[in-house]
Amino acid sequence: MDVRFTDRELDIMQVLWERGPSTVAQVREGLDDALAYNTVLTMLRILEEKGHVTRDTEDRAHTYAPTVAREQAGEGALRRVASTLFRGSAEALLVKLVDQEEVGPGDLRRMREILDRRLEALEGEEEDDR
Amino acid sequence: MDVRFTDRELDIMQVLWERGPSTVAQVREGLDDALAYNTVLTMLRILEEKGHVTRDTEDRAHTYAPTVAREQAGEGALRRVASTLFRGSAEALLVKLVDQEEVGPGDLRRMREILDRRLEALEGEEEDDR
DNA sequence: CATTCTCTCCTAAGACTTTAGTTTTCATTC
DNA sequence: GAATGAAAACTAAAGTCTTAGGAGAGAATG
Repeated sequence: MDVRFTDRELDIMQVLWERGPSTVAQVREGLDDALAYNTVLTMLRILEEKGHVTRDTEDRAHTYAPTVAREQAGEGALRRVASTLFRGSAEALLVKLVDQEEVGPGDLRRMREILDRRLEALEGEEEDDR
Repeated sequence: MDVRFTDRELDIMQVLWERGPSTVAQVREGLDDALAYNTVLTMLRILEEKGHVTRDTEDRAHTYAPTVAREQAGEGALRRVASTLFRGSAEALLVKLVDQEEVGPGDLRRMREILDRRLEALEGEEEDDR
């Protein structure tokens, strides 16, 4: 259930998530690192073996597509990081998150909205319980 | 600069972060998995080699202590997850974070406070720039 | 028919993890 | 002080996973 990728696998998945179903050559183009055709092929074969991509053998150049959405992968990774490195504390994690340079005032305001909406949703649930 | 641990290394570091400087036997006790004494020893040696722990050889049973704070490790891991699985979007990450079961209303309110404080701090900076 | 592209099969180096076997260290007992 | 035994440390190796890519077969194209 808990999906997990190695570094290189993630590079490959990244391309598939961005570009959608692709052939080996297309994935290869989309990669930042210049890997041999065979290397990309091998990685895709492994990913297929693990069930993280499917292969369409219809055309001569087979087409690979992700079976896992980026969201699911992100969820798993986030959960792992949260529990192992932040003692399960969402707050501690948030502190680090907003510490990052790249997060500006606009981001923070949007994030606050997310929290507000989530709070409303939760309070709604509480009502239902009564 | 960017600290990174393997799964097992993380297990070991976890114990050191929780309990502080420890001997091999103490680390072993603190682990969830029952590993051989030698296994723990080897892992600690590797961690020392990589510079993630130091060793005090004063006493007969050497004492190992982390050189990296959990915070630093968390920072690196979070940055990696954010950039690879959330396209660098702190908001997208936050959405997943608050989706987790474990995050309740109290957590959300505290998180909102964190954002508010951070926003104030940033606005202060902007004033300074003028 | 030679070239090119793709696939399947195979090898291999390096990292990670685990443990068995051996040596060292030190406190205790004779 | 020598012998004993327990605990700790070191060495060496085996098994697995990750990553990279070569060799060769078969189809498509000029």
